[in-house]
Amino acid sequence: MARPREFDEDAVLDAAVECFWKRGYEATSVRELVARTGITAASLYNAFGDKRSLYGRVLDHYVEASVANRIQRCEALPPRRAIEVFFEEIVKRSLGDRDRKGCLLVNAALDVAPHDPEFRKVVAAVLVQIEVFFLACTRDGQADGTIACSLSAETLAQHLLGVLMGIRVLARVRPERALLEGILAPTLALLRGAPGSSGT
Amino acid sequence: MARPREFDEDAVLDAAVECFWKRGYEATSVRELVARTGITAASLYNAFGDKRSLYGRVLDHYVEASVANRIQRCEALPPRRAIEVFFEEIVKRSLGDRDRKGCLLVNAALDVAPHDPEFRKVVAAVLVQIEVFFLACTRDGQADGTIACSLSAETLAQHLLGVLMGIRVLARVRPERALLEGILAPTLALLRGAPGSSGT
DNA sequence: TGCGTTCTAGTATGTATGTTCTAAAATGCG
DNA sequence: CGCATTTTAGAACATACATACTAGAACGCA
Repeated sequence: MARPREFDEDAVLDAAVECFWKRGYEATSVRELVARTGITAASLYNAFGDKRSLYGRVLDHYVEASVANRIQRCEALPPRRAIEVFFEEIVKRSLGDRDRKGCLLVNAALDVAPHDPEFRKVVAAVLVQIEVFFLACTRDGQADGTIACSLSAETLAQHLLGVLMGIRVLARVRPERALLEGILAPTLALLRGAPGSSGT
Repeated sequence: MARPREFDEDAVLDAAVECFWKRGYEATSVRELVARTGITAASLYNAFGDKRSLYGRVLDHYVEASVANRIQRCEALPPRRAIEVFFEEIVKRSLGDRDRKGCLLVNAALDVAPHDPEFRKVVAAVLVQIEVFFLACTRDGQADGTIACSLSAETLAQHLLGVLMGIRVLARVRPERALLEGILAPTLALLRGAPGSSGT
């Protein structure tokens, strides 16, 4: 019973993701968002509220499209393979990232999470979600013998989360294959289990 | 032969470090810098140039006071102990970081390095410096038998750098002791060497 | 066909931004 | 004691910012 939207909400969010992803929250202006999304400021404010709440929508949109998606795809694999494929994708994506945007979630962790309790909760929850995914992998892997039992599944999952963050940060400054794979190698070796070390 | 400065350059830099450290580059305004440093805008521009070049000085100042300092202190220790103490300090500092500022260098890696080639070089160089410190530790540790030889000293050093980044990022969103120590535990176990795994 | 509603377009609004200017104050050297 | 030089103080600058407003256009339903 009213005039219909002339824009596709998802397409606008995609464009907004691109802006915030590339520049970060503060450095992205509403004018740039308007230019990049192709809709007017009025439409943008009408549909998404102010800049901050648009960023919230953008973050959700990104997480759904990138993080949740990857987890879902990896969950289908056998546990240790899931972890390996997960990190292979991360390394590949990081090395192919010509404009060094990194991961919007990791960027948000330093950009917006420390100053904004609401966003901090969102980011923390997604990080927990990733940790839980890793935990499922390490637990299942230890159960079926493909992952070493020398450390608890919980500890391994936390370690994997930390290494993931490390790779994504370093890749934005030193996107060198040798470095990223070097970070990862000891972790993978540890999962595999050192020969003859079935824990005390 | 001219009017002397009324401010202490180092004190001003300390105050400026605090500003950029807390808010990041874009979110820190020159007015805030003026307020926090106590000198006028004219003095600030006269002494340090524009905002960007002040940030450069701030970064150097921080690196010298924090990073280089810590490396120097740890270099005096036996190699494996040096790594342990290094990370103990990082974890302790991260957990005591009430306003979640994290590490200015790591912040700069995501905040400023991806968009500014000059700053990228600076940040990358410091990261290399840290990696070199780790490398010296792993090499010496492998030589004196306190660090496992199942992986190369180079790979271990890269891994340590990655884990360091991971801890500093996660601490800003989830500053939980269990998490940070969980990230670290597998790495330390790996250095120590699994019992009976002296490589193939 | 007209009414109510929600959209778009573009401009206006006030504030905050980074930076520079004007003028006065403070030193060392002649 | 001035002259040259540099620092200060604070207002002034233009621009960029996030956001709100004013019109009018496009639809569904009566």
